[in-house]
Amino acid sequence: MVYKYGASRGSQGHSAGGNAGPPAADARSRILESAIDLFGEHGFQEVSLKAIAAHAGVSAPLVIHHYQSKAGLRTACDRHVAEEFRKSKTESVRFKGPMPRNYALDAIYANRHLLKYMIQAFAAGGPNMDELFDRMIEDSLDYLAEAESLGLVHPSKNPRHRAVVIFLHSFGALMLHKQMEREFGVSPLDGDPKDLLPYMAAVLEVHTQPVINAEKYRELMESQEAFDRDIHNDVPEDAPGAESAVPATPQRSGTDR
Amino acid sequence: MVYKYGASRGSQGHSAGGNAGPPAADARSRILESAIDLFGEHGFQEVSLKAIAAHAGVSAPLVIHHYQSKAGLRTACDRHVAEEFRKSKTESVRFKGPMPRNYALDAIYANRHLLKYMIQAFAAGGPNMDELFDRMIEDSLDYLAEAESLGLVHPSKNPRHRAVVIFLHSFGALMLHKQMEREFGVSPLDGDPKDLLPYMAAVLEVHTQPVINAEKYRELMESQEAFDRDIHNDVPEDAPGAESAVPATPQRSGTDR
DNA sequence: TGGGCGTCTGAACGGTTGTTCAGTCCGTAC
DNA sequence: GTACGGACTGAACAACCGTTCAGACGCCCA
Repeated sequence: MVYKYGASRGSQGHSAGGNAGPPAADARSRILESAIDLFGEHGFQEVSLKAIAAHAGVSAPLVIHHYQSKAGLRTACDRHVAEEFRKSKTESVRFKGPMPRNYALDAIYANRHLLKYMIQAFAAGGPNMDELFDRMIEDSLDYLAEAESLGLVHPSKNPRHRAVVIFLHSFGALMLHKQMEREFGVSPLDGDPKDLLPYMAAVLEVHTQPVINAEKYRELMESQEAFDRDIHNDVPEDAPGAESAVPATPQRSGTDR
Repeated sequence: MVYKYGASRGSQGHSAGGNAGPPAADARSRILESAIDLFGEHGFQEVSLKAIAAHAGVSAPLVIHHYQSKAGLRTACDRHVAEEFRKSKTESVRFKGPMPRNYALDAIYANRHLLKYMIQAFAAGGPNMDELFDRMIEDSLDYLAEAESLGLVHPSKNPRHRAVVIFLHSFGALMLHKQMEREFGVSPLDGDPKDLLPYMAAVLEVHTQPVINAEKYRELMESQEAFDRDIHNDVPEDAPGAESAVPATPQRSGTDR
């Protein structure tokens, strides 16, 4: 189902002042915030310029007047979201003293409209958000390094790889927030952050105690190496680039699709 | 950018037989596979019926003739993907003896067109894939239980919660495969599975050795509880449901968006 | 031989999309 | 007072969308 018209603000005229909700700022920035909200909620293709204009209480050609095209509006959204993210980052850095509990959860909740937009943007791809993604990786690397200096986080053989993996895991789980809501009864992007504690407890367990027994895993790998050797013992040599010895699901295995 | 016309198979006529690629099956199933491929590659809204028809070498009305509507085609795709997933699952179960190394990686690669479709389907939401998601959770729970019985995986306080978290993390990271490709140089859904070993090594480290020092974490939580008490020591009682004491980014904090 | 039926097509339809156009309103500078 | 320029609008535009329609083709059964 395609999203058509949002709940218009009703301020259909030009200078309708004291309205509920956001302080009815400049029309240009109202358009931008409406676009971020609707894009984040429904995706880029699903939301029409007319829906954005109606949500901002203006006409569709005005959107073009200010942002030249729908693609221009989207890159403006990208830039604005990146800028907002940068601001909230520096605010959290300025926060001295012991962090309150669940600071991260509350920060997620307070910026959930930005996160929803990022989720849509990362899902849709496009090079506009790559720089933001890199910065987020760098930030989480910084956080992990600081936590490591406090002894809260263990050292890693490859800190950057670990930071990337943890970030991909965390943000990726956020992209599945609808399924997360079905499994845990609460979405990290709606609902009360307090209700997320069961989920956080499960994440904490995965991060505080190992899931895989490293010793057993190493034994298993060694026995499988021997198994692979046994399989290949009548073949003189592996042709380089040949497919692996695994008889994975055979259908479609040779096509280029 | 909207995807318009795929690389048509060239079999523009009706009975063009021996073509490269898939064995030019029934037109009806050719439409279904084209739809799964294109939907998975570009998303639902981005792909038009005409593009699917061109990719399958048929006309657009024939798609309607077989599947009634675009929505009908999508639910048919959902069902087909779920069925294919079920089949490949039972195949992997029938696989006896020691698993070859990187079995999971090769299985991902062999079924990457299905995975790409699932990613788009989960990102777009909709209730059609919920059942499949639940089954995947159940499957991973089974795998983890079996690995636990082998001593390969440590026990958990809440095995189901842990299985959900691990699955959300793994599949969520897959949804960010474009960013993953930028960070690790290889995508799990294209390219050679062998090149994924650096990524797998990082994941393995996160799963074999704890990231967070549980003892330090507990100390931190206790000190923060004391901190929270100090903050509230002049307030007689917390109003139930009131916002937390965290001064998270102030802008927009009161609105309903 | 003929009639029905499923497959499949080109042409066309109504609707929505992003965008353009001509023009109105309004605050500001001269 | 008037010319100007930006904000903003309704009407209109071409393009594309999913879908419908009428008909052509080939195959099976009588």
